[in-house]
Amino acid sequence: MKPTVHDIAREAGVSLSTVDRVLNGRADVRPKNAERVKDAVRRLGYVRDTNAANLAKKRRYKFTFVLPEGPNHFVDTVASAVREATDAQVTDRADVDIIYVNAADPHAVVKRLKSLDLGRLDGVAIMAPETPQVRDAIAHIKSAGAYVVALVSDLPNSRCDHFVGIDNFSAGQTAGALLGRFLRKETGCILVATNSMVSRDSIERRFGLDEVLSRDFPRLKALPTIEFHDDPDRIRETLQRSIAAHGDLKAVYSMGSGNAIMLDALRQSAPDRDLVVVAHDLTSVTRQALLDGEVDAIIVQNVGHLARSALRILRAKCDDAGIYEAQEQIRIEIIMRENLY
Amino acid sequence: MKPTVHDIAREAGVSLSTVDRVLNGRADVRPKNAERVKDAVRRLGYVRDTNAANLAKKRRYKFTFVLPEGPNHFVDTVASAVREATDAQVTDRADVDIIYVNAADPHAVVKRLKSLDLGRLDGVAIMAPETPQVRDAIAHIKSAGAYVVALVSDLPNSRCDHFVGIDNFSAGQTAGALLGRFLRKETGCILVATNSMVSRDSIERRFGLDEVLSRDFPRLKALPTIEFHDDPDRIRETLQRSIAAHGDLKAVYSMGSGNAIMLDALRQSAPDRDLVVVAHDLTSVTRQALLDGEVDAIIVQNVGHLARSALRILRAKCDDAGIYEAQEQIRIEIIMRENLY
DNA sequence: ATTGACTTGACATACGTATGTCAAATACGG
DNA sequence: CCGTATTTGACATACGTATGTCAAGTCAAT
Repeated sequence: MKPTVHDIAREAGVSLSTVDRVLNGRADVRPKNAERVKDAVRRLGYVRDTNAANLAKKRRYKFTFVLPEGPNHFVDTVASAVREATDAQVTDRADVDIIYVNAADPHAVVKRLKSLDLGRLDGVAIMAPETPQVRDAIAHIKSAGAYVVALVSDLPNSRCDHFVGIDNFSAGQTAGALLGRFLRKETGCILVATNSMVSRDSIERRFGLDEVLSRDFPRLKALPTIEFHDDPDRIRETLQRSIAAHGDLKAVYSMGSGNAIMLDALRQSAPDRDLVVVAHDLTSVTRQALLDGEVDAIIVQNVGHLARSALRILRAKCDDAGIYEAQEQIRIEIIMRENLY
Repeated sequence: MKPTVHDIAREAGVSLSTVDRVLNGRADVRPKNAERVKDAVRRLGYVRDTNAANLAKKRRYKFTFVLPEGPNHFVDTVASAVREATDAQVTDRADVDIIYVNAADPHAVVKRLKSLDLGRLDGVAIMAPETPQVRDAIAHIKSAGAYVVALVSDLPNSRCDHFVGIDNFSAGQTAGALLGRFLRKETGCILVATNSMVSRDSIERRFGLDEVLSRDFPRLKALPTIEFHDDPDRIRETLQRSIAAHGDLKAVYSMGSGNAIMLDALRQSAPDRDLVVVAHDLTSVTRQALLDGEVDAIIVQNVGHLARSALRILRAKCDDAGIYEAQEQIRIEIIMRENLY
C-alpha cells in the first residue's frame, strides 16, 4: 500500500495538521518538526496523490497558448492539435484557450500578453520570436506565478520553464543528410529557401544543413538562402534566375513557412527538372505535394505531440511534479509518401 | 461546473442510489427510471470523474506484458521501455509486470498464459506470433474479463481489443522508398534478410518492399529473402555467395531481428563495397552501426511510445473510456545519424 | 385488501487530500 | 514562574464517486 498523509503523521509523531503545513509550505512550523515530517516522507517514500489533491482542491488548470496570427498552414495545424488535445481526456481539469498575436509587431505582442488575466492563469505556451519586449512580457507573466513554455521556437534568454519543440540545428542536419543520400554520388548545388531568416529556427536549420554538407557531402553546394517575405513574385523570379544560372541545380530545401509559395514557383519554373525536394512541416500543402511526388521527404515535428507535451509539462510544473523526459522528447521525423500518417 | 451524480439525480428526479445503480449497471432498476437517468446524463452531458471514482474504489489496475524470451535486442528495448513507463506517473495506480514466454513453442506459451492469475488481472499486452494455441489462450483470458492488446505483431484472428504497433506493410514500403531514393538513378539488386519469415511482420514488410520497388523503382531488384535462424555462419556464407554472384548488389535491407549477425557478416564479407544499408529497430547495435556509418537509415517504432500506448489503451478499456486515437497512432519513424535520439 | 416480491431512497462510511476553526500545548522573555 | 506569542493537534467539512444497510415505497397477484 502506498503511504498516505496519515502514515506520515504517525511515522513523524506529529498531527495531520502539521504534516499538511509542511507539505504545503505553510508557515508556523518549528524547524525540528518540519524535519521530522520530511524525514518520514523520505523514509516511507510518500508521494502525494495528485488526483485526490486536485479533487479536494477542486483544482482547474488555466492554460493559454499564444500563437502567431496571419496565414500560416503550420500554425493552423498547431492550433487544431491544441484544440484536439484539449478535448481529449489528456487535459482533464484544464481550461485551455488560444490567442493570436501579431508576431511581427513586438509591441502588439507585449500588449496582448500583458492583457492576459494573470490572476488565475496557471501557464502559457508561447510560439513567437524572441525580442526584448517578449522577454519582458514573459518575465512579467512569470512574476505573476504562471509557468511559461516556449513552443516550436526556443526562447533561450527568457528563462522559460521548458522548451517544447525540436532541435532545429539537428533538423537542418537531417535535411542535409537526406539530401546527401538522395543525391548519392551526384555533384551540384542546392537551393535553400525560407520565408524569413529572422526567426531563429531558419537560422539554426541553415547552420545544421551547412555543417553536414560541408563535412559529409562536399560535392553538394548549398546556395545562399533565399528569403521571400510572403512574396510569390519574388520567389518565382529568384527561382527562375537560380535555375537558369545553375545548370547543376539538383535539389531544393524549403526550410519552413512558405512551402506553398515555393512549390507553386517550382511548378511553374521547373516542371520538367528532376529535382530532389525536401521541406519542413506537415500541412495540407506539403501532404498533397508528397502524395503528388513533388516533394521527396518532409521533416516534421508532430504537432499533436507538441500540443500534448506542452500541456503535460505545464501541468507537471503546476503540480510541482517531475517531467517524464522520455515522453516529452519531440522527435525529428522524416516523412515520405509511404509513412505518411 | 461539470455536472455530478447529484445533478443527475436531481435532474432525473430519482435518488442518488438509483443513479448509481444505473451508472454502474446494477440490477433491480425499473426500465422507466433507468431511462430517466440516461436521459439526464445525456442532457447534462455528464461524464464520470474517473479519478474520483478510482479513489473511491481504491482501484488498482493489474497489467501483464507477455514478451518473447531469448536473446533479442529489440525485445530488450521494449522491456525496458515498459519498466520505464511503469515507473513514471503514466501508470498511476497500475501494477505492471513482464513475463517471458518461449514464442517458438506454442504449448509452452499457452501453458504460461493459462497460469496467469486471471482473478485479478485487468489487461494483457502480448507480443507473440499468432498460433491456434495462442488464439485459444487469448480467448480464455478474455472470457475471464481481462482486456488484451497485441503488441508489435498484430493478432488479427484473436479478437484482441487493440493492436499497438506499426503497419508493417507500410514499414516495408517505407524501406523500399528509402532504398529507391538513396539509389536514385542506379540499377542493381538488393539483398533482403531476416532471421525468420514465420512472423507475420517480416512477411508484411517484404510485401510492402516489393510493392514499392516494382511500382516506383523497377530498376531495383530485391533478391529472395534470406532467413538465417540465429545462425551466423549461414548468413555469412549466404552473404558472401550473394555478393559474389551479384556484381550489381547495391543495398541490403535487414528486415528485423538479427541485425547484429547481419552487420557482422557484412563487415567481414564486404567491408569495401559501398552498399546502402537499411535496417529495422533502434537497439544498441543499430544505434552504433548508424553512428559508425555502417547503416544509412533505420526504420523505427518508438518503444517508449509502444509501452505507454499499450498501458493507456488497456486502462481506457478498463475504464470503458474512449481511446484518443491520434495519440495512440504508432508512427513509422525514419532515423538517420542526424536525427538519432 | 393482503401478501410477498421487487424497487427505491435516506443515510452512513470510505477513498486521500485540503482547509478551516479553535482550544491546548509549548516556547520564550522577563 | 508568569504572561504572552507561537506552534500544535483535534475535529469537522469538503471534493466526486462507490458501496452497503435498511426501512419504506410500489407493484402484481391472490
